[in-house]
Amino acid sequence: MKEKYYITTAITYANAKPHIGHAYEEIATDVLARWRRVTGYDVQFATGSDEHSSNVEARARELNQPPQEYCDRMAEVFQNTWQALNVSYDQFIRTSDKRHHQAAKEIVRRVQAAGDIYPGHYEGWYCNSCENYYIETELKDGLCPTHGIKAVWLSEENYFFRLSRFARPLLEHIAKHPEFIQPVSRYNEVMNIINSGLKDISISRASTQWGIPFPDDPEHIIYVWFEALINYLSAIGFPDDMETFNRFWPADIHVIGKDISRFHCIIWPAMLMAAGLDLPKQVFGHGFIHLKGEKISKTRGNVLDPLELVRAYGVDPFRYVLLASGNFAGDRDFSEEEMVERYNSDLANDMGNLLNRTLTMVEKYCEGRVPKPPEAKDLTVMSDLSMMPELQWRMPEIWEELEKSTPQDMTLRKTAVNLYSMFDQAMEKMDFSGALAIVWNLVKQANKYIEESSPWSLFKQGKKIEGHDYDHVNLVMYNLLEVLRLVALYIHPFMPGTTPRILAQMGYAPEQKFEFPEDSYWGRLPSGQKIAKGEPLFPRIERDKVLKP
RNA sequence: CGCGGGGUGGAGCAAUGGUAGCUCGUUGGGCUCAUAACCCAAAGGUUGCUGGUUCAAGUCCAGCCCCCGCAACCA
Repeated sequence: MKEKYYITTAITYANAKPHIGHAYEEIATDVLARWRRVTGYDVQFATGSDEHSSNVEARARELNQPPQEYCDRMAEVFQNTWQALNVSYDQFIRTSDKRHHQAAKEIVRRVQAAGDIYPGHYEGWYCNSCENYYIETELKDGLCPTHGIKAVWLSEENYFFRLSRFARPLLEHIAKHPEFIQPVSRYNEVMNIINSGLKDISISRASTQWGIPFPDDPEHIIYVWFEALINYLSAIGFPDDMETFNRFWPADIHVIGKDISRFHCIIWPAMLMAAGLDLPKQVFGHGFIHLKGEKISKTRGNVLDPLELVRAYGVDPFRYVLLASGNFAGDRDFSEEEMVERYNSDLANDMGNLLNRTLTMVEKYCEGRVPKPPEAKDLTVMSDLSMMPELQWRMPEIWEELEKSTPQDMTLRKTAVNLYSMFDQAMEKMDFSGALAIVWNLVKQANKYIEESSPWSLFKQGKKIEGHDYDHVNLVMYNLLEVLRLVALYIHPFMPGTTPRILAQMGYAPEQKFEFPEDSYWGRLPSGQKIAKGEPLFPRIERDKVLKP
């Protein structure tokens, strides 16, 4: 049986349509999910929408719609957006789903039964516009700092979650599992918060109706955060389908934005402990996207619609550029200029052009078929050495011989053969730009290799490999095609639509399936296959056309 | 005020205390298989400031300056 892998994004808040920041998280998580799938895991990838809370209710009221109807529409917008971005989620969980209601109530009951919920009351300065409490020092002359209206002293009867009790168990758990909170900067942050003391938190609201009723007290609804986190359980069947649930829980990773790490690294694990469930193995709080140094902000109005970028540049280029620079742990800057630059330099010039020029040469020098590599017999032997791919290049004597006469060919092969472990390591560290850089290093090397071996003159001279009756140009072309095949495979998690396009031009059937690591071994490209050169993968974008009026 | 993240060649980013690298851009040259693409070379940095520790500091310590985020809609 395959090993399971359960991965989630944060569910999207239904008060506005998704912007590029949401897309960033969805795409990054999708890349991880896809990589796990091709490397043989049984993956569940869950995402969804967070639909309760007074903000959502207020937004619906503004639009003169019942909250449920409004949320139905938003959930559709989210799903359409993720599909347009080619996000391969398995579950889309809505917090207004019946199954989620059941899960949330069940968790509250369990935590209650454990004695970690008690009735109490909450009071403080309350702004009717933000529907939020403030502490005295936050107010400016008794006025709400955001709305400038008078705050009122309000007192509410609420249920409280005994969060304070969990400081010690949390610290113990983190000590035992230091990888629980990633990256380190988030870890430090969370440790600071825990060490400075945890207070019990109010987990019910009586002021609104839009939410999940508190078990046995329908006057109250469950506070959104407390309830929303439970989506990670309801998405995989809790509490109805415990078989599926038990297969996939605990989550292997929650991918979230750095701003909500305290909820995921403190409240959430405490809730799970209280309810007697295992904790997720890891929470990764990624950095934010800034647009030309500025924070994305609805009030600033600089939100970039991911769908517009997809329309202008294509899904795969968008996905690529989003993850090809910066680092996922820290913040990263993005601009449409960067989009165009990286599209042109990496996709059009480096990779697209490599495919194009290679296929042209195969047509001219090899009659449009994948040439036979020298001593195909030995190549088969090499595939059997697949258990140690990093040793492949050393084994057969033929290659040692070749190395003497054609050192460039061997250098290229070595790079290609070492790809898998390096790529996998980068993915393990959530280093997307690093993983792509590793692949692009091979692409660049292949372009250089063409220059150094100049197949056009090998062909004109009919040059043979030293000591063999074998046209050197065929070796060069085979190596290039093999590099392209590997590149196509490795970029699949990032650019799932591009892989089949490359393979098709190389003569594969459209439905060609592959898996790692087997298909990443050198020499899997069958010779004799007729190539089918097509249109350039990524035609260059002319700068002038881009800069909008 | 508090907490957190940063300040590295024109731009965006890297560097277990040990010759400061990468991508893009710029300049010059080369090639002709290719999407005016590709390859080579060069220019461009006293790593925010000031002290300190060390044989050795972008990296550690102290102080200061500046930018950004959280706290307060937004991954």
